[in-house]
Amino acid sequence: MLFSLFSKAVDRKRAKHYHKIIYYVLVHIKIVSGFGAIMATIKQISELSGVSRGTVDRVLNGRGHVSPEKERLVRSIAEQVGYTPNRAGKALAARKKSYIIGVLLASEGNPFFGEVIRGVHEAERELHDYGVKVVLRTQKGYDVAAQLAAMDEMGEDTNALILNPINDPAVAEKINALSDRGVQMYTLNTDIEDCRRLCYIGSDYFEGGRIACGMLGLLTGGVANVGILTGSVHILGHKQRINGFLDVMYKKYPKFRFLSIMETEDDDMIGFESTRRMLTEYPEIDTIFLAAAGVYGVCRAVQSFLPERRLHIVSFDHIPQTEELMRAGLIQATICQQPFAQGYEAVKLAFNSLMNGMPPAEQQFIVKNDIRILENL
Amino acid sequence: MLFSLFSKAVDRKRAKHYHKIIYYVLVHIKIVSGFGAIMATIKQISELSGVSRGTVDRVLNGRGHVSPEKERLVRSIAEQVGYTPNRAGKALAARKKSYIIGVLLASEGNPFFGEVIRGVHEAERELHDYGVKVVLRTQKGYDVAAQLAAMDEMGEDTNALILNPINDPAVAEKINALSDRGVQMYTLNTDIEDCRRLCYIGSDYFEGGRIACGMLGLLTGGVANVGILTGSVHILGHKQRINGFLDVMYKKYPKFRFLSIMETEDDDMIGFESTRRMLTEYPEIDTIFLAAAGVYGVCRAVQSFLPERRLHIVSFDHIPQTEELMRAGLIQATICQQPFAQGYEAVKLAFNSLMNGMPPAEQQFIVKNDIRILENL
DNA sequence: TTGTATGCGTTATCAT
DNA sequence: ATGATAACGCATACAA
Repeated sequence: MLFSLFSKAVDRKRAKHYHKIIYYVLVHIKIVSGFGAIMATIKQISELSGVSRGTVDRVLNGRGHVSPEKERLVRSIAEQVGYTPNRAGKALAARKKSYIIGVLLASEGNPFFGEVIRGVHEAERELHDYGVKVVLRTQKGYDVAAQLAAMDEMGEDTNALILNPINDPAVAEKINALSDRGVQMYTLNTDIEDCRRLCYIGSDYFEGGRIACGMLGLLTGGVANVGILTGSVHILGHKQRINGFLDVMYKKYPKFRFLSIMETEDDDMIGFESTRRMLTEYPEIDTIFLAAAGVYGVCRAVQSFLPERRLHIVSFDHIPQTEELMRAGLIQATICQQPFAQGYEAVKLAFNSLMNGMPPAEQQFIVKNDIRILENL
Repeated sequence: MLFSLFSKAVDRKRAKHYHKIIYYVLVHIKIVSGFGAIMATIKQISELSGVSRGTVDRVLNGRGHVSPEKERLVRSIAEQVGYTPNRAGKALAARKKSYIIGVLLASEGNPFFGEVIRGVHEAERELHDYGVKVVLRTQKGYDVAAQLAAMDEMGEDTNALILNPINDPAVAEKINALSDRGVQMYTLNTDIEDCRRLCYIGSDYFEGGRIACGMLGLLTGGVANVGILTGSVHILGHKQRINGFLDVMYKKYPKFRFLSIMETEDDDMIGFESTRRMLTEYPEIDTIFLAAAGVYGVCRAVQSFLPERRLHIVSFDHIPQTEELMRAGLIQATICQQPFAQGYEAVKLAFNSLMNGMPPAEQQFIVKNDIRILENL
C-alpha cells in the first residue's frame, strides 16, 4: 500500500523530503485501491504532510494552537485522502473517561414503556464495550415539578439526557438550562416546542392518525358513523393524531360522519364512562377511533352497552390487553409506534453525538407507524 | 477500582503472591460497581491469575499449547469476573487482516432487491472502520448453472458468502462444499433445505400468508369468493404463503369460498392472461390473494375485465407500480418483508460471526412482515 | 507552536 | 508451554 512507504522504518527527515512529491501525486491522481476507498489514518496524514501526529490531531479536532500554513496543509491532505476517523480507535481511546447517558421516563405503570425500556437496555448492552453507562430513572404520572427536580439531579452527572417531556413551558426552559450547562438533551416519544433539544426520537403522530382513518375506511367500506376517544385534547400527540385522522377523513371518506369526541384521560375507568355516555347519546355510532390509552375501559363499555352490534375499532399501541380484545373481535387493528426502536435509537443517537463531538445530522428520528392485526400481533 | 491494585506499577511477582487471595474474594463475594458490571479485560485476568496476557489469550480463544491447570485457573477466573471481549479492541487488532464478505443476488431487474442492496451498502458503510470489504454481485434471472459458477468464483476470495439460493439440490451441495472449504455461508430472502448454511435471513412466508388472509377477512367482512394468484407452485416461499393463507381461512373464515388458483410465473404478461382466464371462468370472484410478483399484470386484467366491480386485493412487497395501483383503489393492502433490513442484517450477522469466530446464535433471522396501506406506504 | 510518549484491549510474533 | 513485546488508530499529558 502506498502509505507504507513511510512506515516507522523510515524516519521523519526522509519523509519530509518526499512528502511534497507524494502530495503532488495525491492531488493530481485519483487514488483508488483494489477494493474501494483507502482508509486514511492520522498517522498517514502526518507522514504525508511532514508534521507530527499531534499536530494533525489538533487540526482535525479544532483544538487550536497550530500555525495557519500547517493547518491549511493538513486540512488539504486530509481532504485529498478522504480521512474519516476510525470508530474503533476512538472508542478505545475514549474508554478512559466514560460517558454517562441519562434516561428519564415519566410514566411508571404505563405498559407502553416496557418495550421502550427494553430498547434502552439493548443499546446499553451494545455500547458496553465503549465505556458507556446508562442511568435509567422512571417516574409515576405526569408531575411537572417532579420532572423538573429529576432533570436537575440527573443533569449533574450525565453527559446526555433523554426524556419524554411533559408539555409545559417550565420543562422547555429546564431543557435549555441543562443544554447550556453542557448536557446534550434529547426528547423521546413526545416532543416539546421552543427548546434546544438536539433531536426528537419518536413517531409521527399525524401520520398515525391518517393511517388509523385509512384503516377504518377499508374496514367499513367507506361508510361510518364515527366516535373519537382521545386521552386529552391538551396532549400534543393525541391532538396530532386526531388532526391526521380528520385530514384523511375529509379528503377521502365523504361518507364518514363524525359524531362525537370525548376524553379518556388515558384511564380505563374514565374511558369506560366516557364511552358509555357517548354511546347512549349517539347510539348510531358504529366506528370508534381510539387515539389514546384507556383502551380496555372503552372496549368494555362497547361490549356492555352494545353487546349485539359489531363496531369497527382501531386503537394505538400494543399493551397486554390488546391481544385479548383483538381475539374477542372488539378491536380489528392497532397501530404501533415501535417502542423498542425508540428506546434503542435514542441511546445510540446520544452516544454517537458524544463520540464524534457533533450533534445528530437530523433533528428528528421518526420511527415508522406499524399496522397490526391479530395475525401479526 | 479493584483491579487497579495490580496495575503496571506492581510487578508480576508481587501479583503472584496476592492473586490467590483476590481469587478467593472474587469467588465468595458478588462484585458490583457503582454503575453496573465491571468490565474485565484480558490484562486484568492475567494479573489476577498470575499468568501472562498471552496465555490468557490462548485459553480464551482455544489456541491450545497451554497446561491443563493454567487452563482451568484462567477459565475459572474469567468466569468469575464475567469476561466478555471488547469489540473495539478486537476490531482494532483485526484491522491488519481484512474480512471480505461476498453477496450474490440472483435477481437483476427485480425491483424488490433494490432495497435489499441499499441495506447491504449501509452495513458496509458502518463496518468500514472494521476493515470489512463487501463484494456485491448480481445476476439476471434464476439460472442454476450461473449461480453455481458465481458461487465458485466468489468462494475463492471471500470469508463469508451471502446469497439468495435457487431451490435446487446442486445449489445446496455447493453451499456445503464452500462451507467445507471454510467459507461461512448465509441464505438471504429465501432459504434452502438440507445444507450447512449458518443462518437464514428473511421473512416468514407462512406468516405472511396468514396476515394476508386476516387482512382480507377484515376487508370483506368475512364473506368472499377467493381467487389466488401465485408465482409458481414450485417456489417454496409462494407455497408457504398459500399454506398460511389457507390456514387462517379454514380456521377463521368459514364463509370464504376458495374458487381458483393460477400462476403468474412472476411475470406481468402471464399474470394478465392467467387472471383473464380465471375471471372468465369464475366471474363471481370478488377477492384476490396475490402471493407473488406479476402484480401489475393481474391488476390490469381486473381493471379490463371487471371495470365496474370493486374487488378486494392484497398483494406482497412494494414495487414502483404498487403505489399507483393502491391510489387507483385496485389494491387495498400490501404486505412487505423489510427488504432493507434483510440486506443490512445479513451483512452484519456475517461480520459478527467472523469477528467472534462463532456462528450466529440463531439459525434464522426472521424479519417482520409489515402491513402497508396507502397512508403508510 | 510543535513533537513525543503512553495507554486503551486484543492479537500476533518472537523469544525463551 | 509460556512470557514479553509490538501493533492497530486515536487521544492526551507532557516535553521542548
